[in-house]
Amino acid sequence: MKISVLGEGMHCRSCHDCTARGFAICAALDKAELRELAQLSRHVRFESGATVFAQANIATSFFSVHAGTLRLYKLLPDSRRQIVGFALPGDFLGLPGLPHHEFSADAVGRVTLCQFPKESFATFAEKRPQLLRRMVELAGHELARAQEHMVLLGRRSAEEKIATFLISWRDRLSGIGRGGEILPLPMKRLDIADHLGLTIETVSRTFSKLERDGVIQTFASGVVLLDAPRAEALSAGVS
Amino acid sequence: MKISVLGEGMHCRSCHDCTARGFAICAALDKAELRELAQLSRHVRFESGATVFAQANIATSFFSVHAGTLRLYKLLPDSRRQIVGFALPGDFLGLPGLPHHEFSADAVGRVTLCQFPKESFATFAEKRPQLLRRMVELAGHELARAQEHMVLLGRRSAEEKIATFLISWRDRLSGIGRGGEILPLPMKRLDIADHLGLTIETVSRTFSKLERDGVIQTFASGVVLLDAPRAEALSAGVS
DNA sequence: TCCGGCGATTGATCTGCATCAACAACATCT
DNA sequence: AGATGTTGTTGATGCAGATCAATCGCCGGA
Repeated sequence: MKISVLGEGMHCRSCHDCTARGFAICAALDKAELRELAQLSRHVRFESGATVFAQANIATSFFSVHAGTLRLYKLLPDSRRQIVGFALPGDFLGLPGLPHHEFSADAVGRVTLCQFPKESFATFAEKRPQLLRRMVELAGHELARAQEHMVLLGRRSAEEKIATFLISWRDRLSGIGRGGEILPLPMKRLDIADHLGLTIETVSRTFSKLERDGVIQTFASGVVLLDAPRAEALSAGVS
Repeated sequence: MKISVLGEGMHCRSCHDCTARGFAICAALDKAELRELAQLSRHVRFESGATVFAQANIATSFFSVHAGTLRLYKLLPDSRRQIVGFALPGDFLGLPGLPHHEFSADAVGRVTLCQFPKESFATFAEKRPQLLRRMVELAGHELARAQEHMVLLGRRSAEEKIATFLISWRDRLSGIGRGGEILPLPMKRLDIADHLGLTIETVSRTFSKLERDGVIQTFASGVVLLDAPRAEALSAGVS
């Protein structure tokens, strides 16, 4: 894997017509505040596979995803990997109150982010209950997702895991206005495996099975849910 | 299982000498605020096994754990269960921004809680950045724990799961001043199994193995870590 | 056009944990 | 003391998914 970190800075033209605004923390701010926050931030871009930050490093910035997908993962010393989630436009990366990064993040395909220096962001947020409330809210959603994922990892079969992943990925995308007939899967099989607590082989076999059963149709860049109700039933844990 | 819900109210004598203060959200408040918050809250008690709230019900209150242990869990329709965590004194239950409870909570042994009506707590918090920051912080810690648990569920062996559970339980207890030679385990084997994504039999066998290997010694009410370094190594994922 | 590498798929076999089953250790009630 | 329920332990067996291994399709570079 190439680890070409090239976070090249360029000033945010305007947060005004930002496509991720509305989902992001920025939604909690008025125009004046938005302009002030833009002063603190800079836009950065990462190419496919590049590492944005690494687990256990000291966190000096927060990020808000502008475009693209990131994989967030933790490694064990023997290199077993668990992908704890994928970040999409609007997601906030970084936890106030924890000095180190709790996980590593790298780009799945090209990614652009808003970067905020931790210090100045904290001072900015300190006096703005609206923003803080929004952050509590986002953290809450994140936590709920994490708990749902624990159920998946601890108590579901391979087939249920894949079905659940597809359904929740579809729902997340449509939540940010990216719904569509074909469900894009920018991440590789290995990423899916490490997200669901499986191996690549099992992921592949399960995709094949779902395709044989007429639940999905696979393409190079994603899948189509031919039988969404069936997938939803598997995801719900029925049958 | 008996579901005897008897949350009997009684007014909080004083938050001043509360044993959970210092860990809880209350730590962010000064004396005057503390008194004001106490006005909103009431103390409630639940007997062993009682349900404090149930998944998918509308959340009308927040809680702060005062004493005892709770199990927080999600159920699948076919009654598979995943315990997403155990709550201890100082833990905050409830997520602003989500109308329903995301999981069920019931008492492991006798439990006492501070209960806050959601509405009035929200109004109280709205103007207090300190409190909001504390909540972001708590949510962040919770999220970090959840992510660590995903690694456990997705990528660790039964033996590593048990060792990791014991170590992190020990650390949580000592974090709230409950450290000691003997590590109390108020929850049952089935709870541990449903927390770690295992069956009771595997939990029992693994405890037996760790005891045979001289890593732990089991008692009715808990375990002693005879060889903590060995347990920590298993937990770290080495060996 | 051929070659090499990467990702995905498929097959054969192995194994860690689940499942099924019996029993032991206690506590509570009659 | 005996009956009954609850929790935990241990053994025998089965299976879902891991592991090992081969092959295929595709893309980019020589």
